[in-house]
Amino acid sequence: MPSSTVENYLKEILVESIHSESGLVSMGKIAECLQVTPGTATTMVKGLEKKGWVNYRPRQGVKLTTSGRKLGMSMLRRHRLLETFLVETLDLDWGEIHDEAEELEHAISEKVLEKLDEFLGRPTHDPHGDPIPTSKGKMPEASDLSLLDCAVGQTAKIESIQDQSREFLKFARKNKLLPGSKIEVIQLDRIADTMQIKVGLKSFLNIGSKTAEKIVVHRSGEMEQ
Amino acid sequence: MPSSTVENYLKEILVESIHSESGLVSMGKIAECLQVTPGTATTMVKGLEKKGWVNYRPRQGVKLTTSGRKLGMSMLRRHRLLETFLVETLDLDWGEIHDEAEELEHAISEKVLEKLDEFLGRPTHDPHGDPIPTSKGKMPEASDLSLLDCAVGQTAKIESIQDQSREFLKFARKNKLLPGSKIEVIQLDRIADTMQIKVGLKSFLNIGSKTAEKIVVHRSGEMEQ
DNA sequence: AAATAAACTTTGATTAATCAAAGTCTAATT
DNA sequence: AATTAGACTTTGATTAATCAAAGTTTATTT
Repeated sequence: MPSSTVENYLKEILVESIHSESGLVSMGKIAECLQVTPGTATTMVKGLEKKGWVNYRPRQGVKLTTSGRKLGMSMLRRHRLLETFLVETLDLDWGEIHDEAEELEHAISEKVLEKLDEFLGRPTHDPHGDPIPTSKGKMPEASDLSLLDCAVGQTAKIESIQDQSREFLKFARKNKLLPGSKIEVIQLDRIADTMQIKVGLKSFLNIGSKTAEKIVVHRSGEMEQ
Repeated sequence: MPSSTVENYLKEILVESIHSESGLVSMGKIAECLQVTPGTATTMVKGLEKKGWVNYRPRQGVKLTTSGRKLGMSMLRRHRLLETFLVETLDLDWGEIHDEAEELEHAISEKVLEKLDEFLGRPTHDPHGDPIPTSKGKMPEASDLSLLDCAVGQTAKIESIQDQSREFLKFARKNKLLPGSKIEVIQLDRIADTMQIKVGLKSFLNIGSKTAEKIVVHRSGEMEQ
């Protein structure tokens, strides 16, 4: 039975490996995600390799094995289902659920998780819009398009918000930048690095490219309607 | 911040101290409850003393300090609220919730616990009938009367079942020995060590004294009606 | 009172996770 | 090619929780 430390390492390695196309994750990234010193990450990763959860090439990085990916997926599922529960059922604030779920995900059993999933109506996305892996470990396909990729005049629907910090989520909610919201790109100035968007039907907002990049969308231009 | 091991020790010491009128709990009891060797219990308890959670007299036993009792109460509250949630909301089986709650109680924050309490409608008793301490650490008064203390002809209402084992809970449910059930003592034979009781309106059952002792009741004789 | 049993404590070792600090590699300058 | 900066690894130590086994107390028999 893996410790909750192992579960955390595998979950973070999984998330990072999704963000890197090679699937290789550097020691530095791991140390940063888990808030430990580089030496600790190295020691720990060697232990993960010994247990068959990762392949490790010194100074190259780490790759999950099939069983490691499975465990990581299971943790991601727990995390996202719990976040959904905390928001939908207990009405906690968007910004404060991440740390709570981080603790609970190691304590909840498969059995309770299944009951919770059923109770919640088998949701496919968490409150941030991120896909919830199925109990089989499959991940619903996610868009790789951010607002930054949209041209003037295009309309899009927000799929997810890729910044879990309290601060950003507060900003997002205040401006109705929520999963499902309809967005239209009104104006775009690459030099000034700003973009004007319409959120919903009548509200307008200016954002920079750093922020635009954090907003993942589905395009829904004239073609699709 | 106390570790979950510390939380467990304090919770178990609290529960045992309630069962012993002196409030003193023996090392042996602690080792048994926590499933560790006696040596481990001794070492751990000395650590608890150093942190000010218990008073320890070698070879006499252990007593909670005010802060230790407070922490123990908080754990008992978490445990019993979680058990209530698992049965009421997620519809888990009476018999399987104890171990689940045992894990979750260390992971749930005060904030989430309060939301959960609210969601559940601030219950005062858990599914076994045991009182749930308030957020202030007060315990609703519990009866100290078991079925064994009832005379022939008396009627009583079940308050709680004092055996959390799967086996016993299965037996209890099968025979409708649930918190709230009305019981009448029909016959009592101290020599044969049996007691015949009526459960509800038409069902009869024979039990021994060991079982009778596990069924905590409120008396509700003719006087009170 | 002496012997014994039971309960408890001590000692020494182990495991998991961590850090600080020293050492090593790799890649990018100069 | 030599230097250097940055990323990574190694080493040695620490903390929490545990066990097995040896030692000590206390209480109970004989």
